[in-house]
Order: sequence, then C-alpha cells, then structure tokens
Amino acid sequence: MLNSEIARMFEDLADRLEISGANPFRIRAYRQAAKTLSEWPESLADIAETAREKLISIPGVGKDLADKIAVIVETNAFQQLEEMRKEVPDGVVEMLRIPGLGPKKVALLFKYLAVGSLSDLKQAVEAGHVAKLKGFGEKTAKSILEGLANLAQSGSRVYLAEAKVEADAIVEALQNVPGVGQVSAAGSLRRRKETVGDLDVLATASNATAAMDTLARHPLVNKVLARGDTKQRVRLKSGLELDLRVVPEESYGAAMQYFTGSKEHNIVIRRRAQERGLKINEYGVFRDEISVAGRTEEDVYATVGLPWIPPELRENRGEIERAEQGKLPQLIELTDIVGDMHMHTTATDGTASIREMAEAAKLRGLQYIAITDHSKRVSMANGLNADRLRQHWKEIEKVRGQVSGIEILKGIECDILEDGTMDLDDAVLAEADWVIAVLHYGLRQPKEQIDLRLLNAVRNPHVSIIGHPTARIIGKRPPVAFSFEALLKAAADYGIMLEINASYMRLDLDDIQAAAARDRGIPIVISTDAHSTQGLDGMQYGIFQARRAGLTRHDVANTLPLQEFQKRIRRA
DNA sequence: GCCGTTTTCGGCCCGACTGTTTTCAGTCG
Repeated sequence: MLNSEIARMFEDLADRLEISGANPFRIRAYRQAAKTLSEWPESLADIAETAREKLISIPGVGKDLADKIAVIVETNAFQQLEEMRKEVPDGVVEMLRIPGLGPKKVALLFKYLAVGSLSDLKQAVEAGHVAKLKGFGEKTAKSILEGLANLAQSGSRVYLAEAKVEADAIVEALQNVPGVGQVSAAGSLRRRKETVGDLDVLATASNATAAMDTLARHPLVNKVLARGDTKQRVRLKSGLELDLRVVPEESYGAAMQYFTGSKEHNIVIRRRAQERGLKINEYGVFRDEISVAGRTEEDVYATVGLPWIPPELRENRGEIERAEQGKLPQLIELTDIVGDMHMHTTATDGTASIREMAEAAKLRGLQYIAITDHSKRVSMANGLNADRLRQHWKEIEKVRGQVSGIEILKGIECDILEDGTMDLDDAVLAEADWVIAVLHYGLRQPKEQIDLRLLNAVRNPHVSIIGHPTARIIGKRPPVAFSFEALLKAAADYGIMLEINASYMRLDLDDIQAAAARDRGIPIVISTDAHSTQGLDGMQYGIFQARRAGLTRHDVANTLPLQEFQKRIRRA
C-alpha cells in the first residue's frame, strides 16, 4: 500500500464528511493528515508493520488516525470510508469538481433535488429546478452548465506527475520478473505531456504469461479488463487504464516508436517510409515483407533518413524538418539546473524552515536558491507584510552563515493586486534580491485589466520575473484572459524574465508559450514553487515542459552560475 | 480529529468575491 493511497482515502473521506456537514475541524484534520502522509518520505505500510507507535509521531496524526492507518495497512480497507460511501455516493462527490459548487451546495442538490451524479445535475439544471433552489439562481445554474461542459471536455486525464508515479512502479515491478527483458512506458507519458489519458507499457519477454500475471497481481491494479497473448489491459485503482504489450526483442524499437506517438508525428514518419519503398508498423520496418529494422528506435529513424528524435518533441511541430537538417536542439536536462528561484517556508504556507529548504536544495546539487514566500494579500497562506518580510530576510541572512556551499537569495512572491498595484511598497521590494510578481486573485477580470496588471508589474523596476504568468491550474482553471503577445513584448523591452513554474498542476508557461518566449530572447527560469523539501523534486516536471518547448540549457537562466545569473536580473 | 510551558478542554488561518439576498452564506485560495 502506497502512502498516496492512504492519503487519497483520507482525502476522500474528508470530501464526504464535508458534504454530510460534519465538524469542519475534523474534516481539516483528515485533509491535513492526507497532505502530510502523501509527502511522507518513509513507507507508512512499513512503519505500521514494524514500529506502529511511530505513526503517532507524524505531525497531524494522533492516536485515532494512527490506528486507522494501521488497520488500513493490515486489512487493505477503510471501514469508515465504506460506510460514508453509502451516505454520500461517488456521484455526489464528483459534483465538487465543478467550480462554484462546494460541499454545502452539493448537499442541497442531493437533499432537495435528489441529484446524485453529474448527469442528474445536467438534467436538473436544464429542467430549471436548480435555479429555483434556495441559495441558487440563474447565474449559478449557468455557471454549473459551463463547469459540466468543461469537465466533459477535459475528460478523465490525470496529471503527468500522478501517472508517472504509477507507471514507474509498474515498470519496476515488471523489470524484476524473470524472463522479462526491456520494459518502458510509451505513449503520452513518455512524451511528457501535461496530462495523460492512459498508460502504455512495453516489455520484451520470453515468457509473456509471467509478466501479465505480475501485472494482474500488482497492488496498484484494480481489475484486469482484457488479456490476450501479447496484450493485457487493466484498470488501476486510481481509475487510469493501462495497456501492457509484450513484444519480441527484434520489434522493441519499432513498438516503442509506434506506441510513443504522437499520431501526427507517426503519420509523417510512415509517409517518409512509403516514399522510400518501406513500411513501418509496430513490429518493424519492412521492405517487401523483409524486416530491415526494429530492434531500436535509432534503427527505425535511420531507415527514413533521420536521427533519433527525443520523445518530448514528437508532436509534428517542425521537429522532423529540424531533424532532417541536423538542427535538433540539445534539450536541457535536469542536471543542467543549478538554482531554484521559487520556494516557500513555514513563514507562509511552506512546511519546512529556511535552513531545511537550503539543506535539501544543497543535497539536490543546487548552487543557489531564492526563498520567495507569499506577500500579505495571500492571507490564507499567512502572507508577509513589510515588517514580517524584513524580519524573514534577517532570518535568511542568519541561515546563510549556518549552511555553507549554497547561496540563499532574499526573495518574495509578491501579488499583483486587482487594481494593478503591487501588494508591497517599492521601498520594500527594492531591498529584495529577487522579486516574483504573480496573479493570485481577480483572475476572472476582463482582458484589459489583466493586461494592465501584468504590464504594470513588468514596468515596476523592482520586479525580476513574472511567476506562473497565466495563473492556470491544468484541468481546473483556465488561463487568465490576457494578451500573451503584449506580455512578451513588454518582457523583452524591459528585460524581465518569465517563469516556467514546475508545479505539475501549473506548468505555466506551457511548452508553446515557453518556445515563444525563447524566440524573443527572454530569459526563462524554471522553478519548483516548492512548499516542502520534497517539493524540490518537482523540478523534473518543469524540465519536461522545457524539453517539450525545445529549450536548451542556454535558454534557461538558472543553469548559470549565480554571478552570471545575477547579471541577467534587471536592475532598478 | 489534533494539539498542548495557556495541557485533557477548547481552540483550530481568514480575507475577498460572487451571487444571492435585503444582510449574508458559500466558495475560493
């Protein structure tokens, strides 16, 4: 049992308790515990089995939750959740995914209109029942319909980070099966798309049965949906579906190429093959039914006159032409990154101290970091006013003397307020080494106002960078309405940087926007926005996005040594 | 449900916005 599974159960219970109107503080306790557990470095299952009493020392876990964790690990079930499931069915919980619908409104819909699913909800809105319900109205009804449409469109895709954890676990399990050779995930996961619809795993094996049996028994697997000689489809407990394909050694490269996609990329590749009198399919490259390649992807690409193309670029967005001209970029790698310029501490909504973050960053090989806690407008995160910020910076200076081998910059993530002013005065911002300007509130303002806010921030001489510029949350909140073109122009004119926020729910800028910024010569900084020491590991998702954008290390400023980096920071 | 040099009860993060109301509940972050 994974920590994340236990966390998900607590989170699920919290949702249902909230709809049923339970004590809000009890609900918060479950959510707090879920968050802590999902980030906990040791396996809870191991702790529960070997040193059960240690569970209670986890912050936010008391006697009650420690017992529950132990029973969950032991029995693989959570009695209380199963009982709540009867009271508040899955379809009701699902309605929480609609923006504007919280637990109270969902409870009203369930209680008075017997709305128990998204399809019930759609019918109830269309029949005009919802708008008449007390506390609802025409506007709410309309926004529910929009939310439903949005949800249907984004479908059931999951974040890359979540899918990757599951895929990695299954790939590893398969690699340990005797008789199994190479194993790898393919598909959109291998292309590092922001979200993944399902998982494709390829394996070479002398014994497909053993591989399939292992998959069927894997703890992450809920149900085997189909099984044949070479292909098995399963549904994971998370809801993701996974295809395992067992292929012969001599077809592995061809199968990887075929199942990695994208479809658009492969169409062009197969057309090139046709022009050369060849046929490419998942088993190999064939001339007159005779196999001429297939063992490796390099061999397959070579038959159509191309070098191997990194999976992140395989979207038919010009990569094939560039490959043909020998102009494929040397894509940035995680090890190129030497600084992390966006992270939080316990001063606001982070879970680790300045010192802990610095030491964790050093452990990850970084040469410098910026501590960038929230400004006061973000009250829910205990944002800093001028006094507290200055005090916080004094703390940073103290830690500088305590942790050697890493530079710590005095930063701030400062809100751009709804009226276009900064949340902190210029006098304070002027004292910072590094100022990230961001939008957190008023995200539904009209385009003109958002443009004004971003432009004001770019023009502010103390602002170093715009963080998560579009403020989107993938699959949950659309980007703000704004002119990206105007932002690019202003950033280039004023010498300001733009962020790729590596948080897997943001990945903001996205790949296409980051490529556009690169084309304007705007320095890009990839930052984790970490709220814990573990959060620093999120850098990889920013790197994936940068690679999809075709960025090299020369396009990304935090690959530079600190002195060089600081020369790139616009000075007031 | 957690927590505790204010410790076994009584707190627990809160300000702004939206759409609904006619003074505010619900949602969001």
